[in-house]
Amino acid sequence: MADEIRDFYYHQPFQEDIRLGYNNLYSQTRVGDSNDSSVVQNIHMLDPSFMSYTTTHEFLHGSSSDYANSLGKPFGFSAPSTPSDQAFSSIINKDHDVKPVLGAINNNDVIVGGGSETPVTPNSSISNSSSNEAAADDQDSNKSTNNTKKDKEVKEILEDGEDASKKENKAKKKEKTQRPPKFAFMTKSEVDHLEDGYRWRKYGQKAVKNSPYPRSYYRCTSQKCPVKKRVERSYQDPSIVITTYEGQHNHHLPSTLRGNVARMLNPSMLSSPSPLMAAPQAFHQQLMNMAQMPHQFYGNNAFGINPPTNSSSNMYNQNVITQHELHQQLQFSPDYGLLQDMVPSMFLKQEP
DNA sequence: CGATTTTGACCCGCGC
DNA sequence: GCGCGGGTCAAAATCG
Repeated sequence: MADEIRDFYYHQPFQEDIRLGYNNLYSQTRVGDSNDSSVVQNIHMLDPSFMSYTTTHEFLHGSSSDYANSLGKPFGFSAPSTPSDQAFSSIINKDHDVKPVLGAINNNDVIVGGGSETPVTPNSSISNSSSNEAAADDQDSNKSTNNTKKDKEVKEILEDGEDASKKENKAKKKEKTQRPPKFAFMTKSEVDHLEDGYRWRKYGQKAVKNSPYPRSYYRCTSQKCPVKKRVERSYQDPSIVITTYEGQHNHHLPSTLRGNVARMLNPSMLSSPSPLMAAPQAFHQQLMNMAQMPHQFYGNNAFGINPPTNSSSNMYNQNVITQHELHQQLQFSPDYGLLQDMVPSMFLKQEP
C-alpha cells in the first residue's frame, strides 16, 4: 500500500539524523523479509536540489532471485553523519545536464554483504560524456524526431552531393536547443540490465574507453516513446552499474509488466502494488518528472525539504500532506497515478 | 515467425 | 583535414 509506505517514512525514528548542513538524505530499503536482509537498497539523495542520488543493491546470497522473491520493506531513513567515503554520482541540474558530482556517503552503506567496499571515484566514462552528450543530443534529437525514412532521404540527398539539405539539417539542429532530461545513477548489482517495469530494446553496444566493460544502448519499446537508456558497468568498481535515462516516458508502465513486477518483487502487496518498491528505477523516472515541473513539486528549496533548525524538528510532519492535498498538487501531472504510488510525500511540496 | 540481440558500418562533433 | 570517440543504424543471427 502506497500510503503505508509513505507513513512508514514519516514515522521512522531517524528524523533527528537529518541534520542541518547535510543536504544528503539517505534511505535504506530492505528488500527481503524482516529476518533475512538478503537485499538492501540504499538510496542516497546526494543533493535534493540537484536531483542526484545513488542506489545500491546488495545481495547477501548473490542472486537476483533473492531480490525477486523477497519482500519490500523500508527500514531506515537517515542522513550520513560522517562523510567518510566519497562516491560518485551524476546529477541533473536545472538545465537538465548530467554532470558529475562528488557526494559523501556513509560507511554504513555496507549493511550486508560485507564485501570490500571500495571507494568510488569519479568515473571518467560519465564525466567525459557530459561534454559529448550535448553533441550526441543534437545529433540524436535530429534523428529521433525524423523517422527512418526521412533519415534515408537525407542520406540519399547527401550522397547525391547536395549540401543545401545539409545546411538545412544543421539549422534544424540549432533550433533544437531543448535537450531531453537525463538522469544517471549508480546501482550496485550483479545484473547489468535491471528490471524497471518498462520494456527495452537494445539497439547498440560500444566499447567504453579505458574500460573492459561495454556500454549498452536501449530504447523503450513502447511506440513513439522517446526514452532511451545507457547501461554500463563501472570499471573502477565492477559491482556497480551506471544507468543513464534520457527523456520521459509518454505512457504508463506496461500494465502486464507493472503487475508482474510488483507481484514478483512484493507478494505481500499484491492488492496494491507499489512501483516504488517494485521498480526502483521507475521511481527515478518520477523524479525526472519532478525536475521538469519544479513549480508543482518544489517549495523554496528542492523537494520542499526544510532543514530542521534543531534536532527536535520534525521534517516529516512538515511535509506530510493529506491525500486531498496530494491530489491537488499532482492532478496535472501526466503520470499522476504512478507518482502518487511511488513518491514518498517527503519529496513533495509542503502546502502553505 | 515475430521480437529481440548482436555487431560492423556509418554518422557526427570535436580537438589537434 | 584527419583521427578519435560516442551514438545510432540495420542486416544478420538468435531467441522464445
